[in-house]
Amino acid sequence: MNLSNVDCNSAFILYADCSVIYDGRARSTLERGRYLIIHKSDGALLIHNGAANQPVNYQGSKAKLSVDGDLLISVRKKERLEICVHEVINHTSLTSWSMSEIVIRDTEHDLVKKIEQNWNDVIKIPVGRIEREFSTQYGPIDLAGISDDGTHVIVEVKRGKASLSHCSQLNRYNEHFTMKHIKCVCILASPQIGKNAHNYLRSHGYTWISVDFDRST
Amino acid sequence: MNLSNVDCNSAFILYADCSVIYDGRARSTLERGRYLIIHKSDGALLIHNGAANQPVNYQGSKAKLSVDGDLLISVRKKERLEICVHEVINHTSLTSWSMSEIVIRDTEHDLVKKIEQNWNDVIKIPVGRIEREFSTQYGPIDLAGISDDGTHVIVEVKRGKASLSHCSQLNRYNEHFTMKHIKCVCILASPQIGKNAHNYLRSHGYTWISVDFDRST
DNA sequence: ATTTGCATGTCGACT
DNA sequence: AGTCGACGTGCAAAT
Repeated sequence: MNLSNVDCNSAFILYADCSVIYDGRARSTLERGRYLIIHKSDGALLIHNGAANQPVNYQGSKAKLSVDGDLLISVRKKERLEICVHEVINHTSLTSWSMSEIVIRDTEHDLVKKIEQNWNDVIKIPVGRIEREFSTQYGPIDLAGISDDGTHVIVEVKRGKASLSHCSQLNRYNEHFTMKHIKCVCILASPQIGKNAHNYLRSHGYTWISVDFDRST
Repeated sequence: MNLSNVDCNSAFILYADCSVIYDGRARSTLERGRYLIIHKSDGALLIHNGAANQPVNYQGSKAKLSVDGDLLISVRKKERLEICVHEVINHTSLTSWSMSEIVIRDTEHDLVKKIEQNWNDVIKIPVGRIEREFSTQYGPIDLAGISDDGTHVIVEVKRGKASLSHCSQLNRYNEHFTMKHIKCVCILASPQIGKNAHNYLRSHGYTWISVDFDRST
């Protein structure tokens, strides 16, 4: 049982005694041992050790796989990954592998819609109209309420716990309005927020509003 | 061939016709099809479809796996994942699975050390002393050179291409010094930088310096 | 146990 | 191809 049975264009898994070297965005070596190698028909290549979620080595889709003696070589743009296979313990070809994706609910987008529809209850600042994905020089803002006097109430929404980097994002948006001499109220809305993040908001005069999904159904 | 052979405490892969539901940080369903199920002895569970790098569904380590009829159930804190297995196509137990991690070089940390050691050549602003992981209210700065007159030359280092969010990070650090009325020169050092990011830096009076690893060896 | 920021992040959407 | 932000991000290190 060796690599001559491997079809580089189709999907398979290989449980093998092997070692790996990688050169690309960084450089790495993986010492010899038993690892699970997964190859998908789109070129994606994953090398898993026996713990944790993440692969120890990998190549993204559109990588090209080839066999050279006891070497499996995967090349993608400027990235090169070489697996030296000492012994194949299991080699299974995966036929009719489904490409389906999960259908997901309770996303950030859902939360944005919920806030938009319950603006007065949640934000508590009446506005003339509400825009989603409000465009600025520094990227789109999730929600912007525009009152008749021109004041913009901008809301950045996070589906999980908000942290400092999300506050910075809000700050960037605020700069956009400061630059244009437009009055602007900044709000971060999320189910949770980190302590430092909350302090940052307060020190800048921004507001955090607690929001969450309806988890009943 | 059914789930009665499955050992919930050890590592195995299962290629199966199945469907998945998840409830936890969000909620999702995965329609029936053939997927690759990977279970590791630390409890990690991965469900891969036939494309791309990421699993369609997963549970992190320390999840507890159990079998109930044709259901594989993985529970972790407030997260629950159920796989309804219609048919097992392949079931392989993975013995002596290595836990080794990759040894990596050319990380951000390496780049920080290189800049520190070649400060005058790279940064070109002489300083009295250099501190790594310079602590501020808004997080630690990769490198801070402190000149005798008190001016701080702060350097945020990125190992890849710098983008807007990294500039915001630099801006946050700058606010720390502005607040304390300390003169401060802000530098972003990276092998590459995005166009918008570069514009942002310029408009704030910050500087980008191109740095890279020695890729000779 | 919680918080923070890095990552060979990956991935999708848009220019 | 490049840029940007979301993610059930995962993950380790610091607090």
